[in-house]
Amino acid sequence: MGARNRDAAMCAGCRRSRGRNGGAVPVPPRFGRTETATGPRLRRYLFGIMAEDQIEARRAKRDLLRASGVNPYPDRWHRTHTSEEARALPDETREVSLCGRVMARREISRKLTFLTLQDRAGRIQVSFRAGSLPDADLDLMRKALDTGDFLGVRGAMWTTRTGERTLDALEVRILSKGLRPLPEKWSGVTDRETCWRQRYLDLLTNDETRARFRMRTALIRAIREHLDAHGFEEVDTPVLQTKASGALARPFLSHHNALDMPVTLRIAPETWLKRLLVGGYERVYEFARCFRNEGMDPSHLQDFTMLEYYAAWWSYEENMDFTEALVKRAVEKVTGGLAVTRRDAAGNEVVLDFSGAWPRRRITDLIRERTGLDVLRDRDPESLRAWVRANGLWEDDLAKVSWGSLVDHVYKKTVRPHLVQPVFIVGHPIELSPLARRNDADPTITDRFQLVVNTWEVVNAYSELVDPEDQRRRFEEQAAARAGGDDEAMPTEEDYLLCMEYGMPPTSGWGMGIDRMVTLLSGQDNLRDSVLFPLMRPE
RNA sequence: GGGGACAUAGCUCAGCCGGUCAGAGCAGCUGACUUUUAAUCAGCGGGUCGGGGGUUCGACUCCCCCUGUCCCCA
Repeated sequence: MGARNRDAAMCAGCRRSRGRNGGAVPVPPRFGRTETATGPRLRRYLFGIMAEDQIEARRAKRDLLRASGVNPYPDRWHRTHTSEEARALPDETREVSLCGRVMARREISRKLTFLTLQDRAGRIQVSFRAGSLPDADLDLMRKALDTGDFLGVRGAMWTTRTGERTLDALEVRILSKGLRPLPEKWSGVTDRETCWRQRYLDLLTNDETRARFRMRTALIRAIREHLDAHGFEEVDTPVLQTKASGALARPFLSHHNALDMPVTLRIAPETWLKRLLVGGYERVYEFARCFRNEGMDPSHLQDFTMLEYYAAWWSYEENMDFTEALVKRAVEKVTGGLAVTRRDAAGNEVVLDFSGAWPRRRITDLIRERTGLDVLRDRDPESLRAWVRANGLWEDDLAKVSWGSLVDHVYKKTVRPHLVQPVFIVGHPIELSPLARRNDADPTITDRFQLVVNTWEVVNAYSELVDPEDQRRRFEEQAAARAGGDDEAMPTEEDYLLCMEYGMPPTSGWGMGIDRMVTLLSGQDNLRDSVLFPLMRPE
């Protein structure tokens, strides 16, 4: 965070000028939204440009290096081993060359110093000893090396009498001089806001954070491998589009200057991937960055990663079987088992058990069990509105809300908060699923499933609607809802309808919130802990 | 949009019933020490307590507004 030490952070010449303009100081626009700044932003800005004793000390050390003929920012270092590989080498192994960041320094005397060096594989101890390292280097390191600096070391392995595998330096080189002190070595960065705004500090000092993001990478890799092994092809489709479709959500709006037309950021890759099925792809997937201009809370980000895949010839039921295998395999691969322990909002320990066959429950049955309400018996939106109003589940104006949205709302309010263990939700009313195939036996519901874990919707999938005329009618219904004020309803996409009219194979499509999955599997409760750089308001 | 909470040194945190309360550890600086590993020991610097306003003889502490963040609700 910024310097609390404002006066000390300013040069003497600036010190007297503070106080004019109510203490606000002009700040270049890139540091914020306005022309002047106060509070944390001011401190951070000043800290960024002004001398501060810790930074000043490091600059002096950098200058000392240069004065000694040493470039504090050399172009390369030849590494022979990582910390992990070096530790496995027998004592007396020579010509071991490592590099990494100095995380801790223990200067026992002028003739002996121990360092903790961190690289991508972990940490290893390095010793500077009189007799091994030339006296001039020993002295220069004592005067110019700080924690936080990148260091290259070449030497031989040995083991201290406390049993610590250590690289004894014969040659040492500062590879990059840091100017700011690292966060406290024991606790690291703990402030949540700092972890998000300055993720590099979080990664640098918190092992758990590094492990979490590596798990994210491993999860994506495991899923990709499983899909590739089953004949899926990975593609990329547009993020900029002229109509946001494929989901019920508000898009971000932008403007295309060259074409002078409004564009939106995609809310889902769905209709693009389905166009590919018309084009002959049979199994296709995309890890798709999507953007939804909606409320932000621990389980919703505006900018998120969704995996979607489409498989021709599959029904949603076959897809459920595939999903169960895919998720189990991925969970096992990244966690080593099928049980994930986490804490709920009340702090209680919850074990998510992915083993065994996951139940498949109709959404309408679950609503009835929870509330006694049979939403299928009475399709009149007015009576459902009355029930919702009577039960205090909605405070805003209900008049514009469609029957489908009401059912969805009732489910989210009364049922989903109780769904902790993995469960497939099926039998969604057709009004909720404008792109899903109508069920053959019951035309009021769709061939759709969702996977819910720990009250979070993780997967949403269905047998795709491939009948172009049915699709047109659904779009028309959505357009009517839109005209009635439901701004999440989908706009009609003529181009997509045209594509469908050429013929689309029977298909089951599927989408997973990758950020949510990572959050669940890592035992976190906020999606921003699973995204490297979550969007934050500028300070 | 409504409610609750947080913001003190570069980092991690104490303190506040308003009156030597500007504190500790780490980090930094100086010195000692050739097997430490949160090294140790001795000493020294560093903060107008997020910003602004108010109440008061006196505000880090109480009140209001603002900024940023979190949580809950809609």
